[in-house]
Amino acid sequence: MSASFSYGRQEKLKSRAALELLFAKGRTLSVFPVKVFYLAKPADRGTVQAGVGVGARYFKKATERNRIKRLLRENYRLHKEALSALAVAKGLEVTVFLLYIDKTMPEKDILPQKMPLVIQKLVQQLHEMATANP
RNA sequence: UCCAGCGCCCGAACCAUCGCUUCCCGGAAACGGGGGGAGGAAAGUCCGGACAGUGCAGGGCAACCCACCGGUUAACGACCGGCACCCCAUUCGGGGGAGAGAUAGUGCCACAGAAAAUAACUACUUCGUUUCGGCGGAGCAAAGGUGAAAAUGUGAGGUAAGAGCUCACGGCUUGUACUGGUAACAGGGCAGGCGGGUAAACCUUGGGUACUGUAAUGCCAUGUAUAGGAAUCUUUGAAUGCGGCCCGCAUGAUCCCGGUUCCGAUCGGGAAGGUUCCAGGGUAGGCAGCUAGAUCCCGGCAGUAAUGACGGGGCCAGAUAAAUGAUGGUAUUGGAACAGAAUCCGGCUUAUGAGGCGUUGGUUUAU
RNA sequence: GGUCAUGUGGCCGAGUGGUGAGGCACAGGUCUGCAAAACCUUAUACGGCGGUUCGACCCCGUCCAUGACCU
Repeated sequence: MSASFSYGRQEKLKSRAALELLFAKGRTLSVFPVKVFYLAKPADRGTVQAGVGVGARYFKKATERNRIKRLLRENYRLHKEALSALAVAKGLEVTVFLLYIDKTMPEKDILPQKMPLVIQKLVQQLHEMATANP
């Protein structure tokens, strides 16, 4: 069970080309203060790769951007179970990017409250896509 | 005591659980065990280096940087000590600055003022003339409400009136020898001079400087096309190199056909070699560079100090969408400052909570 | 990561070290039955700090902000 909370190198979105494809072709959903870019395609083995980001426009200091990215990663790590379960079940290769879109530093409780909603909404939309286009 | 300002020191402890990254060990792998894991500023990029690539006969020019003296350093515009100057206290002392040259030259100095640098408006003296108001010539640089700044100050002599014109005592300054000091410089002596400021204005003097930056650069893998179009130059001189420019030197395609002509020069066309532009194609993976070093800690020694050498001990991030976080508890009440390495070092500058040390101030001791 | 440039009223923009132009906008007035246009009149600025200078938008240093370029 402990493995399900890990967030290792294979689960991170690293390829520059994959990122460009995601931003160009991917779909989006938004649960304030997080905007999600996601893309899914059928594959032999179900995998999920995720990345996080913050715009440097509103957060000029590197420490603030690091802080937000760490919080996003931490909360994604604790709540990603449903998403990876779906990917394995449906045989999908899913790429996800979580972008923080608020202009101020997050309150302490906002991300732990919102992240389950993000995952839930994402799983729901992926499920609809997978059933619509089998 | 407290509050406020300034300077320096310090820089978020410990335990458990869930996670991240790197190295080592075991393992076929999954994974398991163990060790390491941001800063004093990692920041700004204001200076200086290391390292790498390009590249390096010679001469001249330009551009840029530095500027009291001595020392420290790999180097510096940094640091330490001193000297002179300025400011505050005017007793001790404290503080400040990019501190060569203004008799090498040029420029500028608004307004005001006669005048802003060898000039003469008023005034003063004198001569001539006169319609008795003045006018003209000469002399002089003492006096003149200004201004940021006005031609060395005071006194005496001197003179037609005056003036460093002369003298005495001062002030500033140049040269020279002496004494002290490594030196800058200081002291008094001798001889001479006394025409502002500005060089963070141009400049002069002395000294110095290649440029580009680790996304440099090297290797491996993959892919591909010495492809195409336009303009233009050259083929006995297009272009390239000599660090930005010039001289000079070196290298340098070094052909073909036709018209004209005795030949060459010259004209037209082709071919070749460059330059610029257009349009298009490919790669965006890996390894090295990449962290053991002008290194860190401790100790006494040398030195006023910056710093140095010596002895002992330690290994202390190396990522590549980029690693340090979350939750609970303990301490001490809370979620505490500024803030995140990206090749690495030495400085400078700026930001910074609580606590500690020092210092300054506080109308009515302000808590 | 590296290399540069620029900061002047609300906006756009000139400005050889000596009282900072001009245009648009805003406000007030004239005109009009009321407006528009036109005309007249104001008010509003040198990014911050320090230095050089008698004197700084200008020269120098430093900090801040904005923008561009290289890869």
